Amino acid sequence: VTAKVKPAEEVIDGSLAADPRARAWRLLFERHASLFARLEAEMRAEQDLSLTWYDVLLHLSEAPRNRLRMNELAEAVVISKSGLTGIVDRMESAGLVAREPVAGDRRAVQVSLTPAGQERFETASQVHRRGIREHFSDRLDEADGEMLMAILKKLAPAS
Amino acid sequence: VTAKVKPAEEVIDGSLAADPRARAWRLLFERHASLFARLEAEMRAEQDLSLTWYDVLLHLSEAPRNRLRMNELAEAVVISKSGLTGIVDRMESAGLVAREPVAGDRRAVQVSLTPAGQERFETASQVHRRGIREHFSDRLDEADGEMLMAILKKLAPAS
DNA sequence: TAAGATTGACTTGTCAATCTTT
DNA sequence: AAAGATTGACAAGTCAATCTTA
Repeated sequence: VTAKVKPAEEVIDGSLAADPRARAWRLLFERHASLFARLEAEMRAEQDLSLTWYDVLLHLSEAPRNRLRMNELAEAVVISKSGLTGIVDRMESAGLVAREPVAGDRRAVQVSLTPAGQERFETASQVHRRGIREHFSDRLDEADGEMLMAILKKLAPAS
Repeated sequence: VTAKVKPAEEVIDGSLAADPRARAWRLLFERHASLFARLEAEMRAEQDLSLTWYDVLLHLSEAPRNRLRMNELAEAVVISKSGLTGIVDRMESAGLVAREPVAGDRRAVQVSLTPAGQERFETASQVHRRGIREHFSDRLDEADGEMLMAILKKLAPAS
């Protein structure tokens, strides 16, 4: 598993840094990138997991019998089906998940959380929550949180 | 050049969706992902450029003689040097940039914007600005912009 | 024919090792 | 030795094509 830290920055504006609302956009990007990089770095350092792997564990741990079909899992994690095939390959090698046949349908494959995966997720989730608290929640007061939510909601992808 | 749309979503919380400030964090991620995906999709559809390629063009177009060394460019775009090598390879094939030797130092390579790259950037930058206006700026009023900036500033990566 | 999943070709990114020039 | 860049081996993502089962 690799280690990575990738701020997005620049990509954002286009030297239109003059307009105040455009600057807000840029700031949004920078903060997001820095937060994401930090959470990912911590997760890797302490649990040797990428956030994608963590997300897979998260969704499996919330699923009915800790099992999901490739299809469902791909949708939950928001990744292409073929991309997921590779991820699951490696996570299976790492002993975190297992592939199993599905009773009624011989086309389908179920991915299940192994005990090791279960356990790894539990500690990982504490790392993640702590990260969010430290780098985000703790820096905002109640009012900030409310305002931020309200503003972000206006940016709904609806269009 | 490929087409891609990748919301990050989920990855963010960890079923801690209860806490209001944690939800703000999640929303920040979702909005960022959706905005980024949209800008990238539009740039690809209308100019056949990824935002990374756009960013390369942007930095070259702002550089002194429209030239930067690989080193400097890699830093500006926030990408690894070796990653940039590949990007420049493909952008060179596409005729957008060119590699040139550097006068004083035979180790170094300069990347320059070709006329085609110049031209492509100019239209691309209009696409980009329009996207930011449409999907972001236009949805917020002055006060929102100010508030958002103020809140985001509290999340400074300083630590 | 459709659905479920995998494979193959490709872009993009990382790091460690390498090569050339200072 | 150190700096500038490239190379090679991987991980992660995309899409289009393929294979098997329904």
